[in-house]
Amino acid sequence: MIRPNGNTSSVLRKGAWTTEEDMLLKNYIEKYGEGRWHLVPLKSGLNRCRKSCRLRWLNYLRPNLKRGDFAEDEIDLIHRLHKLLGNRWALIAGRIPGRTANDVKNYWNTHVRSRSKREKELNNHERSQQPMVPVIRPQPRTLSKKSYMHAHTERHDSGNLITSSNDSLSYAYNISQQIAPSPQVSDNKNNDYLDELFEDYGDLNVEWEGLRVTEQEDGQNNFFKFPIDDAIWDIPDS
DNA sequence: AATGGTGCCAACCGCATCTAT
DNA sequence: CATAGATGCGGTTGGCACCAT
Repeated sequence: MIRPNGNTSSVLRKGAWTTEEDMLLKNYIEKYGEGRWHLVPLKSGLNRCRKSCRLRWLNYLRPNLKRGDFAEDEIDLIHRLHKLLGNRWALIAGRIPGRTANDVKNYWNTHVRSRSKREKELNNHERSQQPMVPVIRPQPRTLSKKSYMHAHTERHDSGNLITSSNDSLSYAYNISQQIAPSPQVSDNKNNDYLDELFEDYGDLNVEWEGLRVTEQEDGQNNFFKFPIDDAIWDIPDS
């Protein structure tokens, strides 16, 4: 079989990249730019699939990538964004210059997830002694682009976005749900949205479990607790 | 020195979504 | 509108390095 790059090997290479392969990929990107990954194996001389090429570039070869341990402020940001966004690694990484989604995900899985698992086990007995508190989770819901814009506009026009506990809850839910239902196109839009969000409110800290929303404005922490009946997500449909 | 356990991270895989036709 | 191909994402795995026994 003749490969697109002229290589007669019938199997695409897998596994660790060599420095020669890195050079080929770098040269290709310098010449043709990022994107159109399906053309990379064709034009670069690499015997790799397009996905492998893309990943290698994004996670390792791309300029201005940071290596090494995460700084304290980066860790803090990861924790806050994870509370807000969940496992949306690409979105979280987008807020941390020089870090990739893979970096953030690896950090979370090795440092945070394993630690919280241990802590959970340790606290199991303690928690079992406490009274049960109903936990409400947002129901999965797909929002149309129209509803996204509507909710966005309405809240900005009001000039006073968080006026009641119920508002806070739906506000936080809106944020969570409106983050990129379609990752490819919507992420830019939602990144803009997040930009505005952080500019407007600085620090926003959301914890779903137990229905707590903590706002930190002017150094004041407001703490809300919601009765179960108030947990109605009021998002306009269209 | 040999072996086993663990953590870390680069890379792969499957799937969802977008885009072009 | 339907479909195929391209792209990007999150979950998972494989392999290496390091440490303890």
